[in-house]
Amino acid sequence: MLTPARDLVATAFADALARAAKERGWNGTEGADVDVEVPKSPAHGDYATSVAMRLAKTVRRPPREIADAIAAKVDTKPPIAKVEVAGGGFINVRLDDAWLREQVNAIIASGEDYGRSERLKGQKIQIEFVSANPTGPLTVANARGGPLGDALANVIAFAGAAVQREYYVEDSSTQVKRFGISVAVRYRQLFGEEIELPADGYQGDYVKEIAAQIKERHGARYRDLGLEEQGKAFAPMAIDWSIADAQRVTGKLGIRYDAWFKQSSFIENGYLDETIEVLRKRGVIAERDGVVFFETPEAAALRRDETEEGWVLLDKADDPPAKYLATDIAYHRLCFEKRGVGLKLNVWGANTQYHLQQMKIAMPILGIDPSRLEVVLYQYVHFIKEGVLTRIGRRTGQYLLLEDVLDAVGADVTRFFMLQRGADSPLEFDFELAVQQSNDNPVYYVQYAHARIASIFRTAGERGINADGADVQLLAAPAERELIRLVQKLPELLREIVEHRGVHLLTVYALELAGAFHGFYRDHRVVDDANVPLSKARLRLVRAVQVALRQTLRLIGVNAPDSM
RNA sequence: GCCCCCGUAGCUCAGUGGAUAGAGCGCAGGCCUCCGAAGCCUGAAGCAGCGGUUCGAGUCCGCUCGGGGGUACCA
Repeated sequence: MLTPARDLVATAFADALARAAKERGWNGTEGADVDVEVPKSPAHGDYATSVAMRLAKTVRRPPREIADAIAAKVDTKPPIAKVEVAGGGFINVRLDDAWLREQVNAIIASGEDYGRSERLKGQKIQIEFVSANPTGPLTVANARGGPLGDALANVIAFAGAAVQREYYVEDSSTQVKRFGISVAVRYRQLFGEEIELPADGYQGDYVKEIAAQIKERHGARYRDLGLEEQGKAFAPMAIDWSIADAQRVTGKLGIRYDAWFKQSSFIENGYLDETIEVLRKRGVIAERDGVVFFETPEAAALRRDETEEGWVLLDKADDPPAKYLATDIAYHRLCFEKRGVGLKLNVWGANTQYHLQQMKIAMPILGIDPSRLEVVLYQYVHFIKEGVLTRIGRRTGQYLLLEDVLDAVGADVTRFFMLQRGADSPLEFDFELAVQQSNDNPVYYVQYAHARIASIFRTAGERGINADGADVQLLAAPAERELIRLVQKLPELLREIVEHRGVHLLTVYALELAGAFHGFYRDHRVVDDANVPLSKARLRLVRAVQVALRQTLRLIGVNAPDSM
């Protein structure tokens, strides 16, 4: 496994600081945060630290003096070529060119493992994403969680964690009851009965489809039941239909879940009731008029006004008793206590932020460290189709199906588009742009770079040039150095994503790397019969770019085509 | 009212508390006898406002204004 250059530099700085501190008798520098950043301006070298400025107060010396003292102690041997103090006390480092070029060979040698680490080794992390209500087909409203969760899972797994991809199926909710009733109404209509959907029913045509399937399979078998009974009978079939749809569509997106976990499973085996009992013992339950409330000072603090009574855990008046908040508390408890999940990372839509607060309050009461629950909240996607915003829920019957989008633009484009923005930012998905196979489409821009590299190797093969015995030290051009630095950045980026969950940075990086490559390509001939040694070296460089590009695309789940 | 997210170029958005804030689209102009022009190069243009913390703030804190979401029997 390659040690990222940044880590090597960080170690060098830390050592230098320790030696300088010892020599000068500085106190309080032991646990100092030796930050290493990449300066914006190339004039400031490859890496820099501002540790001298941070330490000025503790050490009670001017930053420049501290910086000079540390800089003098940094070993200027590969990978470090030059150390310089600049500005108000920055220590800048320039990497050794020969060492840097040699990295090209190291990167190619790590191949498929380039960027892999063991940072999260030994951790079991569950990533729950999409988890749409099983009351109909997946729509674009559910779409963002898929690429986000899957790419995050890829990156975290690549950092050594045991990852479990989880789809939580809430098959016992009030919505499911309404869904069953809606199917029953459509079923009755198929027999010519004059009956209208209830106001809270599901309007979508798929409900008719499900009813028709039931009629086809079971004929009039359910005709004589009452509407409620029919609803109960049809709900499981309707849920199966929804799960099958979700499996097919997420499959089209290239996502494979490890578990499709049903809410009903822990209701049936008594775990839910047991959890409620635990809450009761903890003294956070109050019961009034058949309604069971969850009451803690933290919950009370979030009340809207005095008239509100509290969070409803369950309501015995409903049939079956509706479980509401209780099911989710039990579900999370189950993951931590019974399923061995160390960290549960939920990728949820922005509308669940209140729900998140509830879980954060509930977990400690069950003796679970709330930091084991983390949520990536993503803002909504504004779907622009023919200039019109489409973001309408399923119940109304007007919606844009995720599958239709996938069929129209493909999984690659869908995934890339969904990952182009930070989860905190709303995302605009321009349908017309996504369909375009043109230079306006950033996915093709990146894929084109990869295809171009493949084409270079084809050309080289035709002319009988390969990279055997290449001398990478011939890669002396500034654009070549820049490319190597960019390729080298990937492992550092992956670490950042593991720490901050900003998985969208991979698309940003892919575009940056592709752009640098395109620029290099224009000005530097790779396959050149007149200069075979240089051609060999450049084939190596281009191969390293390909490794990084392919790796990046693989992690976000986008194909890296050899031609297009 | 309260809670969460956002406000950066004409538009859509990047930007782990560091030095001169970036990209794409759009606009203006240029580049294929030469490895893929789905490409490249040049140009104009920006941190909503006011305070605070800090050696240093687009980034952290507070308030104001503006936009999105939620507000607990949907989960």
